[in-house]
Amino acid sequence: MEYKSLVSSIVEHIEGRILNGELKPDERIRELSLCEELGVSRSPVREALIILENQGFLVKQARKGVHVAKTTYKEAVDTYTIRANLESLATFLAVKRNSPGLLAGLKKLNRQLERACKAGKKEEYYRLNNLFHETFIGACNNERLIQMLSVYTKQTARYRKEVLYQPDRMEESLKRHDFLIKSVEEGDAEAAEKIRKEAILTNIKHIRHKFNNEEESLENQS
Amino acid sequence: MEYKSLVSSIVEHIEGRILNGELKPDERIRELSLCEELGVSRSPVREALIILENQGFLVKQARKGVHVAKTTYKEAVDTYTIRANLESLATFLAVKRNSPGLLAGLKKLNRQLERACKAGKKEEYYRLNNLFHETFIGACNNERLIQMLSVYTKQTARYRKEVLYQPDRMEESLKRHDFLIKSVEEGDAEAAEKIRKEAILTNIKHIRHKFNNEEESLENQS
DNA sequence: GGAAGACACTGTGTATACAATCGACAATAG
DNA sequence: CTATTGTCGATTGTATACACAGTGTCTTCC
Repeated sequence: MEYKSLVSSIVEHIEGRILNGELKPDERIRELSLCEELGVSRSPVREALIILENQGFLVKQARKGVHVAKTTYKEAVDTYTIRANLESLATFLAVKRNSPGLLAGLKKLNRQLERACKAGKKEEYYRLNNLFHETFIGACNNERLIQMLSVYTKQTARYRKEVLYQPDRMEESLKRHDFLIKSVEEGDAEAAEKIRKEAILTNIKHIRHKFNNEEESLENQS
Repeated sequence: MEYKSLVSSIVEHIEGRILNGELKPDERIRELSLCEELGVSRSPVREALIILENQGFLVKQARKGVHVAKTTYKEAVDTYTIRANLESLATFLAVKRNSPGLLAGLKKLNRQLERACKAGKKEEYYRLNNLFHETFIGACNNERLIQMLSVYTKQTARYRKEVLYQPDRMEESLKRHDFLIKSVEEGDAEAAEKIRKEAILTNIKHIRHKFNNEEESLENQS
């Protein structure tokens, strides 16, 4: 029987509220308010807040309180840059390793994705697409990397709300999946790494218009 | 006047004891023992332990306690693999950015490193070498990346104790520094990225003999 | 003599209480 | 009228107290 700690429940709860926009960037979070809402005491709440700070969702200032991390264009670029490199690394390792069943699993998911695309089911496509890349990442055999990516995928999710997964973008995405699968078949880890990195970095351009009010002349990123 | 929280002091204290070997891999840590030793209560200790768990120094099991993270060969490879990619990314970004003063600072440090190398001062070389790479990383203009690297540099430091910085290795290191500086002068970010990545991955080979008792047939890493 | 169950002890999970600090507002002095 | 300082309220930082799970040992029964 697995023990589900109160702290991790609180972490997931707050994470969810940040991702679904209920808690807005830079919004202040008061410990006591959270305690009342959740019906728990301050200890687990504080511990959850520390975890979320370490993951980059929150910012704590001593004696001043906790705020939801701001979402500036620079933060988006920085976060996507890191994720792009970590995830392309995971992709590289996964292809190199080529664990049994990986290829079959990816192909099956891709067939489901094709159906979702044709039917125009955006929600479904979004869900399956995540699963596709999770499967890929999970095959890299580097637990730390998997752990970091689960955090960074959520981090970038803050930015891509309602931006991606328009019909045309789904087709682009499918094409890349085909290339990725081909790379696995051919054992071409470098190719897969490159495809994945570029796919993620492309997203930066797509979310750029959300930050029109900020200056946009940040330097190039890898 | 800046407020230095008790929690961060405790974090640094434990981190230090892990890095200097006083706390050994897999050793159990009892909260109450720590509280007595440090003369503080459980609240800040627990919060510090959570932070150290997130950073990968400790492993917590619900209702079972806290242990220092094990140092297996696989963990070493995994950790170095991640660090190599993150740090080469930071190097790439730093060269691309080429902030004013970077080149001069690196050159100055390298001259000091040459002196330390000639004099055979390993401790001094170690210290300056860290400073050299910190300077490089600090110039990448990606706060999250800098933050992650400070953690991962410490993580890998657990493995390289007394292994690196023999005289011959210092000279190899210096050669690479020259190449890096040349890359900055020429603005060749790709070259710098590659040099740095290979330098870090080379370290894996050097620590390998510490894990002779484990099987060594792990797959290739990037 | 060995195995199983109960009980006690150790240590973590959670809750509450106390202390220190920050920000805001008001009162007083210039 | 403005600026500075002091006091009060609110919120976080730290300490302590209580509850419960897990482990080990001792006893008892087979």
